[in-house]
Amino acid sequence: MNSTELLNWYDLHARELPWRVSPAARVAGQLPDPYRIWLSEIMLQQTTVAAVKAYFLKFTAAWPTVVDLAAAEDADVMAAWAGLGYYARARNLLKCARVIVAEHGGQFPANRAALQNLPGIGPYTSAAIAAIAFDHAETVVDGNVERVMARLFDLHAPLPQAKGALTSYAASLTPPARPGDYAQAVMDLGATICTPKSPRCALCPWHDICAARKAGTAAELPKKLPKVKKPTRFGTAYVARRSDGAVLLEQRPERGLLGGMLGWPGSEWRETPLDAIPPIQADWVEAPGEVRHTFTHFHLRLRVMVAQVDAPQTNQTFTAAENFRPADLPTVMRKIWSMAEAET
DNA sequence: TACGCGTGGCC
DNA sequence: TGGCCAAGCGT
Repeated sequence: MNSTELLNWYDLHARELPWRVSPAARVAGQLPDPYRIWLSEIMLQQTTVAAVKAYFLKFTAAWPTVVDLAAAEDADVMAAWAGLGYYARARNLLKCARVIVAEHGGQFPANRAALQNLPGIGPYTSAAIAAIAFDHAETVVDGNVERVMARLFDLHAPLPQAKGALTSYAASLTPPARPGDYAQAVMDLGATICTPKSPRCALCPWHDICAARKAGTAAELPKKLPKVKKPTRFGTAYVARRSDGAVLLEQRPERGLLGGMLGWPGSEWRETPLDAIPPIQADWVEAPGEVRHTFTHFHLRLRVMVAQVDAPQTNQTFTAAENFRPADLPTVMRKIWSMAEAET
């Protein structure tokens, strides 16, 4: 049984994580709170454990149950998520919590199909919740599992086309006993031993059965299609401040980049710079330097314009100083604020 | 199906 | 500095 070797390794080497029930406690019959597993899995989508930990603790302290979260103000949840990225996750998190309360009596459904109908829960997350929170024998396939399977079976077909084959391999190994621990074990293995670069094969519980290790190809798998080069876009951001500390912020549209988050007014971000139009008339001063930021699919360079605005600006809504926390902004907007602060 | 969607650490 | 990578999902 190949899964047994991995579970034995996991019993000794499982990482302690705020949302995890230890393998010893699980074997004794304890299962984790589905709400905490769901929350952690949403946060962990394309995001490292190191980045998630503090956010997970903040969220569970503020909203200990899904009922609490469902009752939260949208703006409070978006502010708490600020800095973690992929903000559609936060919008879907709230939608999902409210569906759980309105349509499922505040309880997460225990089967994968029902889970996958919920906002923000796709093939990976539905399997992860079913396996980890309910001990269903579902096959969890994330980036770690893809890498481990590609190496275990020495599969050289490139991702993403190879995903189907890798999923079949993973399913063939999923055991009927302790499927939740098994799912977490494969992911822990990928995160700590079977790493993307310099895999530590000597420490691997699957050392003896791994085809890529035998072939000497582990480090070059999985193959991936070459990525397209990121273009650079340019733009201008405006930071207007009143002497009472109020600032001119706006909420971005619900959809698209940084959707639903707070941000500074400014130009669109284009590969060919546009003439920027200030949000209000003022003596704008350009801060020295530029803000640089990289999103998933483009680099961004921003000019930052700063103005002190104390004449009445009747049709603009300023955010009062006591309601303005830079930590509530997405990272690129925090960078703009930092540059504006240094200027004044 | 392919693309849009954040951020921080590492090398 | 810049590319790669991380417990993917929605459209």
